Amino acid sequence: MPELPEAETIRCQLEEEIVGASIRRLDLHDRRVARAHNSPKELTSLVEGRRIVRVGRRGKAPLLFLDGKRPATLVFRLGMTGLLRVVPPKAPVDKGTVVALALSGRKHLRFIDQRRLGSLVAYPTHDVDATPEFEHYGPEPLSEDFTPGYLKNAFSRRSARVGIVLMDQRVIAGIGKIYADEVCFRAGIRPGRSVRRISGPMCARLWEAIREVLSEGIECRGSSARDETYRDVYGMRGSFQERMYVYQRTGEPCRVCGTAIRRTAITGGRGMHWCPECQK
DNA sequence: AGTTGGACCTGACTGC
DNA sequence: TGCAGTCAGGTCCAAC
Repeated sequence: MPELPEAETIRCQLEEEIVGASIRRLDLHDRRVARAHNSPKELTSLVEGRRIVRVGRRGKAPLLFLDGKRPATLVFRLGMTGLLRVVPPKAPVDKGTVVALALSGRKHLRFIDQRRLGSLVAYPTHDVDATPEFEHYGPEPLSEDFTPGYLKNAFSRRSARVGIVLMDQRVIAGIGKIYADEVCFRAGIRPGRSVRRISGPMCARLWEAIREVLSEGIECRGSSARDETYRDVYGMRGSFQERMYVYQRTGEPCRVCGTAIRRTAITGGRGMHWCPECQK
């Protein structure tokens, strides 16, 4: 699923491909993608005829910044299976396409989302951090705002399990199941441990693991594990799955100690993967 | 306020 | 072969 490294890969590639292009037309193939945020009419009027001046990202969401005069920002929530593809105008429309943007320069940007858990929102501003969607978001984990002290402080206000808190976008922006599992492994901490019982040194190890794992994820251009549908803007797979220690490896031997990887259910039937020997 | 659990969504897979 | 049930998890919302 697209988390920070996948979204960052998409952001870099879109920056190369579409900055400076104008949006000629927006085709809403599945109006559910707009959710309750914008009516199709609003979406169209905020977007059509505008120029893409910058590509950004907040957490897991790629952002398109449009024209300065009447600024607008398009926020792509990729959900579980959302993909962005840049294709020639005549490329066949993939099954699962929810939005197609016809751009100047003979390019189309397609938002493909098999499971329709993704969404597209347009705001009439460039200041997305002021929108209800992002105003309570935590810091970008690879920015200077994200410090070991910040993490320690955030933990001190909570009692939930580490695995859950790492995925809370209000604490840290951009981490989902894959990277939460891998961060906990690298830090040697069980995802089921309460953040109340995270010591200073453990917190420092987590902070370091977060930076390391996400940076590696970006270097690998994201992860396209067994049943992951993730592909980049050009349809290519990422390679972070080759570096995974625990995610989706239930029952397989730990790559460090050989112990069988375990899966423990957390809320909503979701599971966290961990090594009972390497993680305490 | 923090935390938990259900709903949304669709394709792949399992069991009868 | 067919079909019901289950699983996957990002995000939102209601309830505790």
